[in-house]
Amino acid sequence: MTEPSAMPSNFIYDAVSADVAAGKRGGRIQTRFPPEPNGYLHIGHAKAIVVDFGVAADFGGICILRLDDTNPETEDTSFVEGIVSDIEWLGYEPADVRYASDYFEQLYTWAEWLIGKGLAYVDDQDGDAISAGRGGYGKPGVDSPYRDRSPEENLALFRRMRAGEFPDGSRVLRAKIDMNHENMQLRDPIMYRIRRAHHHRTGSSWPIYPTYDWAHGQSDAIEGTTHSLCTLEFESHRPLYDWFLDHLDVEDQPRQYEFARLELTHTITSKRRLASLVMDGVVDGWDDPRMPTLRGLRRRGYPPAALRAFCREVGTTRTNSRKAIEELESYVRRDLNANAQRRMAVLRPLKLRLTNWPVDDDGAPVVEYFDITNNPERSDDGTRAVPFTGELWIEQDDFREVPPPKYFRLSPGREVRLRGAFLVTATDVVKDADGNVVEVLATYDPASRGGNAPDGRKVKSTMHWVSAPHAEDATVALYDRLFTAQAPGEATGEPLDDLNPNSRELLTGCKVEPALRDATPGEVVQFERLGYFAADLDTPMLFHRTVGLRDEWAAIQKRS
RNA sequence: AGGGGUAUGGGGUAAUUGGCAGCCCGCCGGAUUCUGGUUCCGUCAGUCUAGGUUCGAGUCCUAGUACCCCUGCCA
Repeated sequence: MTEPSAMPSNFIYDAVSADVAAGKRGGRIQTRFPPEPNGYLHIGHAKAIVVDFGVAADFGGICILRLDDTNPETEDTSFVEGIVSDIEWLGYEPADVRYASDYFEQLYTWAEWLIGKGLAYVDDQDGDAISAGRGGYGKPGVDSPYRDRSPEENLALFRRMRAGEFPDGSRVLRAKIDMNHENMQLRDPIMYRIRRAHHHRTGSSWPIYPTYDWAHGQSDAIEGTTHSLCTLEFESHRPLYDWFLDHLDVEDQPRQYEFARLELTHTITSKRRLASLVMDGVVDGWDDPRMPTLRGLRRRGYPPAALRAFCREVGTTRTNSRKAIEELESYVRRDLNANAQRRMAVLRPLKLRLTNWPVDDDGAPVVEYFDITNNPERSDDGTRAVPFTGELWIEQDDFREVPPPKYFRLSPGREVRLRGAFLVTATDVVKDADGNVVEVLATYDPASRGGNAPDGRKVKSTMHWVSAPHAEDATVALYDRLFTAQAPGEATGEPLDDLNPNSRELLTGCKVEPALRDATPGEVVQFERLGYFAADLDTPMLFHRTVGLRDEWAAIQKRS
């Protein structure tokens, strides 16, 4: 699928362009994507990835993947591996993979230096006291009783913190800025906390860990980041970001720019909530096709190019907004319509018997093979031979004994086309004891081989079918936007009981054409007239519905 | 309460920096079609409010309104 080639127009591109035009740093551009390895990437991260990598690529720069692993308790190498592979799947290759933990030593050295300059101090207060001392919005904070310790005392204490001489949580290192600052972020923010936790990379070598604020900007600077792009909630941290860099005398400081997160209707993008869905067993795992995680979407069969195009189209603004999930699906359909091969499958089978179908010399029904186009959008995609006999499966929805208005499909006396094969006319039905139609009887027009009548008469419907003796049984998973909340706007709410309880319907006994037996895991095909389905990665003959087709008949039904 | 942000059709996003409000999705209508898909054509519909400056305001000024973010030893 083609992606927009025009350079996006927004404040970030303006800023970068201006820097390039001014010859700043010789025009060198570098960005970074800095996830914390405490979960898997989701659709919201896709936007950040597209922005970070996209800006770098558009200006001939590079983008680094940095794992912001400063909080060991929740982090793990399995998440690191997942993040790396998800980024690759999305179609991006980091210029380098770094970790904030690579910089722990440098960060520590810088912290000592700030202490020496009287710009940081060790605070012995507990969390509650620190919080209370910070004051409130419109209310000044109060200085910590330990705020005026000498640099020498602070240095000694800080070294003992590092040496592991104090219990967890007993002391912190704080930047000495301004306890009356109107921006709470500047009221002596915490730089280090004591935490004897096992870190997935540094093990137990550090009893103290830097906070996000202390680690982030400095990591950017160490890596040579020129433009540090992040989401809007970090806006109030920018003055602090700059304060640290200013006081460390870093040359060519990186600059932080914030843009709005991607929010989607019906979609949960809170990592905490997604994690609880996994923990509570609501879904099968992080890669459950109902999850808005990148691995969930991959399993569901969303093409990465569609995700990229969608994110580009969303753009980067500073306006909080919620995008309709339908628009994402429209990008998915656009990609798949152009690229996915077509196959025939019957989800809810109904027997169709052709009463005038011939038998061979041995009395067995004749089998014919029709070459059917794999993708009408792509002539280079060839055809496949599909077996046809007088005993077929059709969709229950495709037959009505009493057709409603505007119903174009099969009903007694009406002629329709079986795609690529023959025109058939329903003649009668067979019912069970309860009066349900269990079989439709029809005649075919032998002169309409290939699907067209020699006399040129038209039919209003072309239906899909599967030859009953040749059909394979399959299971199909239908999703009702399930990884999601039921109503727009509820996705970020706290309770989990607004989740759609019927988010997945498993249909067994579906009939699919023989060619599907060889479906490649992960491959997405269009089930003719039904939608796009991805072959499951692990279970043969299980298909996940990626997205449906636009269904005019459904719309007509809804209206009437 | 204090500080920082953001407001453009139903949703999202542009507007050469004061000069014809454009694009994508959607809706509705029509054409084509061996998928009620796709494609094509057309229609509907917008500058948060109230003032002001100006020949001219989405853009500048004043005053409001609404929403988002900030008082983790999370990121």
